[in-house]
Formats: sequence, C-alpha cells, structure tokens
Amino acid sequence: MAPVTTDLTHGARPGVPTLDEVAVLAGVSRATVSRVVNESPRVSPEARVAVQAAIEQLRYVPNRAARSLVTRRTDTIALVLSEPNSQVFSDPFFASIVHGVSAALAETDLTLVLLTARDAREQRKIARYARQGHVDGVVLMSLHSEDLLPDMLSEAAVPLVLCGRPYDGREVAYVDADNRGGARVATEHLLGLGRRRVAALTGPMDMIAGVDRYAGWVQALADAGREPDPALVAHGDFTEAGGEAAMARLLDQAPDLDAVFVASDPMAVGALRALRAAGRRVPEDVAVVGFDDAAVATTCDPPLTTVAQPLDRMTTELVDLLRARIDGEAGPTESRTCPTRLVRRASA
Amino acid sequence: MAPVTTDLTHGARPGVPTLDEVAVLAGVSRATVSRVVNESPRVSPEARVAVQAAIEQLRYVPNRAARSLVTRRTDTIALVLSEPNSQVFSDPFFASIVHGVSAALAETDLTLVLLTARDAREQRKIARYARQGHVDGVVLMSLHSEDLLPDMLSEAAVPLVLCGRPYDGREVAYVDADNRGGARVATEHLLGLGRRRVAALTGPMDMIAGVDRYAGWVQALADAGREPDPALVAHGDFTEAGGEAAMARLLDQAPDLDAVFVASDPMAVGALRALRAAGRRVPEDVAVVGFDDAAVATTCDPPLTTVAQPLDRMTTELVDLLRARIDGEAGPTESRTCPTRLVRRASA
DNA sequence: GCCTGTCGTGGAAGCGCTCCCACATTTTCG
DNA sequence: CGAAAATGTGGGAGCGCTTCCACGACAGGC
Repeated sequence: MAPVTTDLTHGARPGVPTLDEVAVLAGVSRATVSRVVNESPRVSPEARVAVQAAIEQLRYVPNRAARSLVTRRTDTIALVLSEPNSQVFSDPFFASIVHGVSAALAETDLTLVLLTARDAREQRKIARYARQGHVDGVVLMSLHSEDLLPDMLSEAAVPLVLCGRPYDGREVAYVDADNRGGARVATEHLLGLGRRRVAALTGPMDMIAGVDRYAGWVQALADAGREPDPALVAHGDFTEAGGEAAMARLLDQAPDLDAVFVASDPMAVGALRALRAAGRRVPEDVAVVGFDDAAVATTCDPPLTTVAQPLDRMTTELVDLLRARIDGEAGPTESRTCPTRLVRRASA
Repeated sequence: MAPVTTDLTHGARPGVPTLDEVAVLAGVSRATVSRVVNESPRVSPEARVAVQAAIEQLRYVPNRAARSLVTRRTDTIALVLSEPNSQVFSDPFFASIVHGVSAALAETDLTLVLLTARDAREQRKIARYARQGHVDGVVLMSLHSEDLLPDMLSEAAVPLVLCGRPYDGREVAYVDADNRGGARVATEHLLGLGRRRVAALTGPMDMIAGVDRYAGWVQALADAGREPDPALVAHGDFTEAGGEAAMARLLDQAPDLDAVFVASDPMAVGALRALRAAGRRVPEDVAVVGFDDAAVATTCDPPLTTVAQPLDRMTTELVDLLRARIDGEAGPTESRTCPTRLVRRASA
C-alpha cells in the first residue's frame, strides 16, 4: 500500500534526517551519500560537494545503530576498572588514566564506556556485555591477580589491552610503565643521598605494579651490595590511609630507618603524616620518595620527590594498541613499557 | 539466488547466535522469540519455556544495534563532566558520583558512557553526539555558569538531569544536595562553639555549589545577628592547592579569625596545611569545618568536621529522575534536593 | 449452533545504513 | 581504432530486531 516513491515523511518523526533525505536533496543516490560520509575516494568532486552541502543544510548525522548493525562495529571501547575497592576510583593515577584515555579518544570517532567490576559477578556481566559485541575492544585496568576478565575476554576473542603487565606473564597486549626501573632509580637516589637504612612501603602484592616496584627496590639494594632487610618492608594498598598505617608499622619494625621508598604518592602522603606524628623530620631524619607524580606530590608538605609515569604517552599507546587490535593489524601480542623519570622535590 | 529457507550459517560468522537460530531451535517464529525476550505477556507458557531453553542453550544475547535501530532507544546514558580543569576529575566528590551512578546503573540494563568536555568545542561535540540519538539521556555535572550544554541539550529535547541546581534557575530537572542548609548548619556549629570571627573559604562563584555554600554561611551569620565581614571571605576553586592559597590569604586579611567554614574537603585539607604553616593550632586557635565528607576527612590531621552529602541517595535519584524523563513519565521538571548532615570530628 | 471476542502465533514490513554488483561512461593502451 | 581497464553511480539485498496485521483456534453469549 505504501507508495514506491521514497517516503520522506515517515509519519511524524521529528527532525532527525536520514541518508535518504540527504540523497534526495543532493540529487544523488543513497549509496553516493554513504560514500561521501565514509570518505570513499570513488566520488566525483561535484557529487561530493552537493552531498556535503545537503548534509550541512539538513544537519545530518549518521545513525550509529544502523551503521553498526551492518558494519558489526560499534566505535565504542570499554575501559574496565576491575577493582573491588570503590575508593580506588578516586586514586589520582586511575583518574589520570581515565581522563587520558578519554582525551585520546576525543580526537577519534571512538566513544569511551566506563565500566566498573567490583566482584566476580560483575566481571561476568562485563564479559557478557563485551561478548555481545557492544564494544569493539576493552582496556582493562587495576588488575588483581585473581581477575577473571583477561581469561573470559581473550577466550571470547574480544580485542583487549591491559593497562599494566599481566600478573602471570600470559600472552596478551599491554601497556605499562617501567615500574621496576622507576623504583630502582628512586631507591638508588636515596642510597646516593647516603642513606643507610632505606625502607620500602609497597603496594598490594596481588597487583603487578606492587610487585614490580618492590622488585626495583630489591634490585637497587642488591646492586649496592646490600641485602633487603624484612624489617624494612611493609605492605600498603595504594591508599593514603593504608600508607599511613604501613608507615607506622615500618617505624615500629625498624626505628632506625632513614629513608623510605613508597610505591604510590597517596601512600606517601599518608606516610608523611605518620612520620610527622612520630616526630621525624622529612627529609632530615627520613627521606621519602613516592611514585606516580600525582598532583598531591607538589602540594604536600614537604613536596614529594617521586617517580613520574608518562601518562600521556601511556594512554596514547593504550588507545593505539587497542585500535590496532580492533582493526586486525595487531602483531601477536605487542606491548609497550614506558620509561619513568625521577622528579626531585624536597622530600628526598 | 539465496534459498528461501532460513539460512542459519551466513557464511563464516562466528558463534554469535541470532533471534532466528533461537526461533528454529525452539520451534517457533522470530516474533515469538522476540516476545519472550521482551517479556510480552502474550506468549503461552509452553512457547516461553521452549524459547528460554533455546536461549540458554545457544547463549543468545540480543544484538543491541539491531534493537535500537527499530526501538530508537540505546539503553545508554551519558554522564558528562563539563569541566575545563582535568584535575577536578580526581575530586573525591566527582569520583563518588561517577562511581555511584555506575553502581546504580549496574542494577539496570542501562550502560553508562562517561564523557568529558574541557571546552566549548567539546561541549558542542557532545551535544551533537547526544542529538544523534546515541544516548537516551544525559546527566550533566560540574556545571559552570557559562556552560553551553544545558541549552543545547534541552533545545534538542534530549532527556536531561543536572547534578546540581542550575546556575540561572532555569526550568530543568536536577538533583542537588542542600548546600545552603549544610553550610548554614556548619557555620552555626562554629558559632555555637563560641567562635567570634568565623571566616568562609568558598568554592568558585561560577558554580552553584560555591554560591549556595557561601549563601549558607552568610545566612547563619545573619541569623546570629552578625554582618559578614568581607575580610573573612576568600574564594577557592575546590582543589587542595586552591584551598591552601585561599587560607593563606584569609590569614593575611583577617589574622584574628578563630574559625573557618571551608566549602570542600580537599580545600579544607589545603587550609589545614596553611594553618599549620602559619603556626595556628586546629581546633584550638582556629576551628575548621569542611564539606563533602570525603575519605580524606577521616585521615587528615586533625580529622575534619564536615558536612556529608547523601551520595547514594543523590545518585539513585539522579538515575531515577533521568529514567522517568526518558520513559516520558516525567513531570515538567521535577527536582530533588537532598538533606545534608554535619559529621563532627576533631577539627571543630 | 452461529456470531463475536479473545488469545497465541506467524508472516512480513521495515528501522537506516553499508556494500556488492551491474551498468554506463570515460580513459588507456596495444 | 577497437578492446580492456578504470571510474563514478545507482539498484538492491540484507544486517538482527520489533511490531503491525491477519489468521486460526477456541470460549462464551444469545
């Protein structure tokens, strides 16, 4: 019953123009409009100009649902924060990564979906979500050793890049900072200051960043011919409160410590407070080096000497790597480790 | 050329099952499967069971692109952080809101898209994105007075809820904390402690939360029969560094102050540092009250008396209100203001 | 016992887009 | 100068889904 001629009114649908309407206005076929929109070279200049004018006039924007239905792409990637502790959400490092990825994507036509998984049930929900093809790829961050997502996603052949080296050394693309090298340099700096009892306030040991930064401290001591003293090690959880508590333990275990390498800036801020509470001066009595070069490192008292990660570069690499994998251009499991850099301030 | 019989292989498409395959397996038509999936009541129990079994067996999940193409819904909402200063991204308040909204949505079938707009260009890009129908609705947060998005989005009839009262009192749905009331109570608390010179360290005055919290301070003074002294006011930007600088100014302008109401906890932490640097004891010399009840309020020294916002409730309301608007059930511009609560700790 | 009304169901028409294919030109080269 | 290749274009199929419509089966009312 419907007329065969193109029906542009479609009842009372509001303003949103379609490809057809652009085609009619430009005096070409739908296919040609599509080619212009998708920047195909096989379009004559005249047609291109006409179509662009029509697009402009109609304020046409392609319907993404229709497009992904046929292209099987969504132009969306998920950033999964797999972290039971919701407080970590405000960790400056994660905030920076989220912000950086978002910024890197703003340049492209990709959209960022932020997902959080607090437990195994939510991890499964996210895997399912990804398997449906709702996203073209996934960036996984804040990985703990027991996380299910790397397995579930790679099994489902979802393009995947980890932010942080995988805990178990599996074959998967990742971007990481040179945590070990950074920690080594930080510790060497403390040793170079003439400190004799350099403690380590580590991150959680079920996270690779925690493990690697600890390993860097161990290595620096070894290189200097020292044996790591267990009394000089305390484990934190990357939070300020955790750092404060761990520092208090450290002072208890090794009252004679004269320097401490702290595996994250928020923890270092907590450590500074514990040191002050214990009456130690920083850096005179105890030199402190943090990790991350978070904003707080410049504002705390004293300002923190810390290890900076190249966040911009890391987020760019993250996005590049994922895009390559989505486009199928990826090498097997290409990965990048970005150099870190010591930033000297007053605390050491 | 293609056979009329249902072609289930479709070339070499990998595992993802479609409605058709479920229908064939269950021995019903596509329409019936669709009804089961969408929980239509018009399905016989037998058919329903058969379809559910088939769905289970095939691990079928509906293709969202296909669905939204016809339903014109995406089951996605955007959380837009419209903030030029990327550092604010790690503000504990925003982190909490993002996390809370994400959690509230986890219960539903909606997905959260996080978008950031650093400047007018990005605001336009986001408006365009929303106009295309890529999201069903938008939550706007961190609004400054000159933000273009409320206008652009409401003009485009995109369902919209603001997190925070609109600056200009326009007609738009919003959820906000009772900032003014909280500030008033905080200030009254300081006055009730017998403090005579109660200063205000405000947030940015182009944000409504900054304005309202300042107004609460003014009101409490007025209620107590005092005139607000301009020397007792300094403006911050909700950051720790800004709070520290503003506190220093305040001490300069009014060395005799004996209490200060600070419009956010991060600023209060900065203020504590400035006070310590100036040799003032907290709370003996200067009592301090913050705002937000951020995690840092419990860990700083001394722990902060502060005004807590009901974050869980606010995020739930935010999502409820937006859903109602998306479903077209919304009253004109229903809004909610959530009560705040004073949390007493050592700083006042 | 026939006429309605309800109910469950399947057929089929699209949603807006991409892309394969065929066709009509035009260009290039043996 | 004719055949082959290149080029721009439009027709049309179909992505996976929802939903309108029609149809048969059965129930109840007179």
